[in-house]
Amino acid sequence: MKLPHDHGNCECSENLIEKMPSLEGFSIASDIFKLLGDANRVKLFWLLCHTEECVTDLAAMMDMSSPALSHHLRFLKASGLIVSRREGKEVFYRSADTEFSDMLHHIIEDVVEIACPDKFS
Amino acid sequence: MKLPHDHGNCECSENLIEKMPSLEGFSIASDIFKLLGDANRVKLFWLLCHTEECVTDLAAMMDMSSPALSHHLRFLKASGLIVSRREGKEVFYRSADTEFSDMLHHIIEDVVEIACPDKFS
DNA sequence: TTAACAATTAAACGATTGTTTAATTGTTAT
DNA sequence: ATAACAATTAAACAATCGTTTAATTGTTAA
Repeated sequence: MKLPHDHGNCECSENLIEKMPSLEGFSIASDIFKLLGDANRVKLFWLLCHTEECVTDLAAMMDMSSPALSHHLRFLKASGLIVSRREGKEVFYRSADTEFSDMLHHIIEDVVEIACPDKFS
Repeated sequence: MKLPHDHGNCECSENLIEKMPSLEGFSIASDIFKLLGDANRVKLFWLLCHTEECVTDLAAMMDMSSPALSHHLRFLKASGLIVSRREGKEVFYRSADTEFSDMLHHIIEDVVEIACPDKFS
């Protein structure tokens, strides 16, 4: 690819484009970040990394309505980050036991720690 | 906090709420993820982690209009993830040399690798 | 001081996202 | 079967976000 301006580093920038992941790759990455781009959803996922709970209790812990909560649970489940099981009238949710889910859990705790160390004890 | 339902794990869930980071903490975390919640912005940040370029060349590399690009550069700069310097008529951007910027760079490459290993050579 | 180029800003528009309200499905106990 | 509770779904609404177009600011060279 020929760039409009040449500042002597064209070799670096132009070669970079060859090595660059496809937009689809970045799109998949951004979809994952989008999942965590909502404070309530991060909080919810963090909770489900630490305990398994039914929707009613989660709604109380999150201080949210159950429809709103269901909505977020839906996304997290569709992405494979969380799993659910029914027990009688209740449905229990918890984080999926996958390498990927674990990685995001740690990223969240890293980010929260870096962003506001005093907020995390 | 008293939960509506008791499944025997109340000690776990109720103690969790005490240890839980504040919503503000999660909000700061989600703001960071929101930054990367757009494919063009992830791609742009990734590029700026690997090279320093002027807006015109970045627009060519990103296949975007310069106003659209400026818009995204603004957010990334406001968050401290990238820095800029003017040289004559041109403004050059690159990733900030901080621990935090470096961490996100690696997270992106990890995520892209996990999400689509074949997309990254 | 103009003219030309680089970059940013502002306003308008369309698309997406999250919450609410109401209706519906699924399960258990009477 | 019916009543009560748990959870999900659907439709409507408000808010946010990204792109476009047009205007503006900043810099250099003629």
